[in-house]
Amino acid sequence: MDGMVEENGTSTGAGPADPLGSASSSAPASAPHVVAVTSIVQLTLPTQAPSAQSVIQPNQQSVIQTASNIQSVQLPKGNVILVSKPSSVIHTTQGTLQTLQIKPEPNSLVSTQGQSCSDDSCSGDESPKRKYREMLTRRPSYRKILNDLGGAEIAENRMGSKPGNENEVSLSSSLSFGSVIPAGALQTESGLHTLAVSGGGAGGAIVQYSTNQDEHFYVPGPMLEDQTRKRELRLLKNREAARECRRKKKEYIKCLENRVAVLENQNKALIEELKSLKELYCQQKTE
DNA sequence: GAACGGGTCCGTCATGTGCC
DNA sequence: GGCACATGACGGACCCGTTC
Repeated sequence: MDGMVEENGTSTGAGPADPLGSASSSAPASAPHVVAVTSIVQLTLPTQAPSAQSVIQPNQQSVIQTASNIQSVQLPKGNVILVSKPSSVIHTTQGTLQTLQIKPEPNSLVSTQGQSCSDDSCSGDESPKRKYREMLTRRPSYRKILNDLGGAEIAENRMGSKPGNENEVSLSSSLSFGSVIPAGALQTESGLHTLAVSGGGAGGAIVQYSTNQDEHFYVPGPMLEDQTRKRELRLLKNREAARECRRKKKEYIKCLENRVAVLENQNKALIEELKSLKELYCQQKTE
């Protein structure tokens, strides 16, 4: 944060920005307006647009958390997982047993989360809901706030973190084309079905499966495989982005609440000061 | 104990935003 | 313009307290 932060009392640390753009944060750099007894912050933003948002968080350090506990799980290319039948069990390296259900639906791109919509193709609804959504206005991005917070650090941390915590991969719902599975050994019985693990990118590997002639399993071609892999990767990234976004939002709201408390205190102090000055003035006037 | 409502969390989708 | 990222909206799952 390259803004200048002043405070009478405690230091602010790298406080986030004020989303309300209110009072002290939006004050011009030359406005020496801060006089109070409580923890009041004057923030001078260097070259921000009028709409720039910032949050001041006195008495509290801004915490930037990274997804450091997320571990990348990779399966080497060419691994083969043998499955005897649907609802087989995956025994991961962590020793957790997870149910594997094979959904023999050709061309389906069902995710492991068990959503009813299996593909992007179902996204084209012209429902009132969609119109309603289109009517809604979006609030400004947090991006600028992040920059003030030290977004570069976050970005670096994000780059450093590895996606794909295998414990977060839900294998209990269903597993089909494009599913990302964690590394681990799959215990089999007779091995009627073959699950070929390809790719092995971040977060796991893409599962294909074939079977004997009597079954209806579908072996995707390279294009479909690529599509599903891209989709899984996109979903994985978006999942983590959503998680991070929610965390930031929570912190943001906490900042707002702190800001409200500070401003209320400031208001109270100013009222008291005004009151005493009035009394003093009346006293001198009567003399 | 069942039903219900409210709150929270999570994954996904759609889309805005910024960067190259 | 295309891409990656950020984020609002939505729906589902789960938990918890309350009421009957």
